[in-house]
Amino acid sequence: MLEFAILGLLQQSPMHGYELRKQLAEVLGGLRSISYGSLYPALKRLHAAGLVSTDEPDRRAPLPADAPPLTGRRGKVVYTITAEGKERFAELVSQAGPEAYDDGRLFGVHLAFFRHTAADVRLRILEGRRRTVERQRDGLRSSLARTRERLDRYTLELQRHGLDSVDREVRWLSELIDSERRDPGEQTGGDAEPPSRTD
Amino acid sequence: MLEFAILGLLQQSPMHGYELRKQLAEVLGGLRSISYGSLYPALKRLHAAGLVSTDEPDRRAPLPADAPPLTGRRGKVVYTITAEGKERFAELVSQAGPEAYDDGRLFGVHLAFFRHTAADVRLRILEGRRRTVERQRDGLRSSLARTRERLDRYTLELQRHGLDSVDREVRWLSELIDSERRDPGEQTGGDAEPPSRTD
DNA sequence: CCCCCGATGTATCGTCCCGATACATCGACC
DNA sequence: GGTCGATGTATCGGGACGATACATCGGGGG
Repeated sequence: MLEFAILGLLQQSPMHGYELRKQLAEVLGGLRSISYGSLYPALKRLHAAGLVSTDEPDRRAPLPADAPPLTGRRGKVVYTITAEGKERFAELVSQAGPEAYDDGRLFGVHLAFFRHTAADVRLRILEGRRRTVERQRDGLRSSLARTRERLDRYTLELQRHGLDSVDREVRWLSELIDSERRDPGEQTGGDAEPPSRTD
Repeated sequence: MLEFAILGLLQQSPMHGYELRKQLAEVLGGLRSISYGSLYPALKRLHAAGLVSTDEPDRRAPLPADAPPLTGRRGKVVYTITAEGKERFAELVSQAGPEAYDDGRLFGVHLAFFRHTAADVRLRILEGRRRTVERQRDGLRSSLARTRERLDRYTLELQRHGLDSVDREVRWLSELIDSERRDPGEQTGGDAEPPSRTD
């Protein structure tokens, strides 16, 4: 999941880990902001797999105890997506199976990069997600109906709020699907639109 | 977190791992249903810490070849909370610091066992949670305002939906808080009250 | 002028949790 | 008599997290 998101961001422009993290937090919805403990290992995996390349100025030379000051140490590492990485991203972006929508986080990443996704795949992912969430909702609903009597006020409220949330998600997805069906053509998988990356 | 939830459930009655899991899924809100890969290690930790005791009928005895039928093989393990475990649970239940509300899952567990929690602690946890979520909401809001122009329709929708969710959570919490303030006395931290589970 | 502080930045460690999987028993239905 | 689904215990590898350490840099105050 993290790999997917990282590749998607690097698709737009090379970045440091630090900025990657900020962008990730922004794109992924503010919540679930990704920690360094996940980020750097993920970058390491991607690098080992040859999907990103690193541009490291000076690779933290040993330095016994001689030169004390030595400004500019601790090389900032810039990560760039490779051709292989772009291939892999294209693969991931066209995944329309359960792995694309069963996990909410992964679905979020897919959605965040929908502009790189073909229209029919978009539709299938949205519908798959809706089915998944609908099942969740139904399960929750019947569980709530079954146990309504036995639960205390707080547990009940928790469940009610949870049910309300999934219910709203279903409606939200339905709106997205409708709008997608109404107007399928906009900004398909063309991507690669580098001109105005001014920020 | 899992430890907390397990202790809470075992407080009511001893249970197998299997049933523990089902109850957990039910109480925790249907979503986030806890896997065996978490459950059994957690039980092992609890057992090692002396917070639960196991009642294993026949610990998979060698059994030469004598008694063939021997119903109940593959010892079903019944877990029972110990006195120490109850102490620990009481401790956890009275935690009103950031650890009780910064993590949504942990907050959910706290809420699920609010009937074992003193009224003032309940209020403090609810208010803490609200502040946390409000901060999240404000961050999301300003981030959205800042980047509204640069984002595509899908990312925008994702953020809008996310913002809507946290916003609703804040309102939900506010209602709980109001109701708690209006009527603080019901079912305080007395717990251990098997007769009138009428709530 | 210097020092400290907060933002930027890289990296690891231990721990928790998850999905997948294997194994085992039981009752029920066909 | 056979298989299927529910009940049940358990482990494995891996992903993600929080905490933490370390390092650089700009700017503002003593």
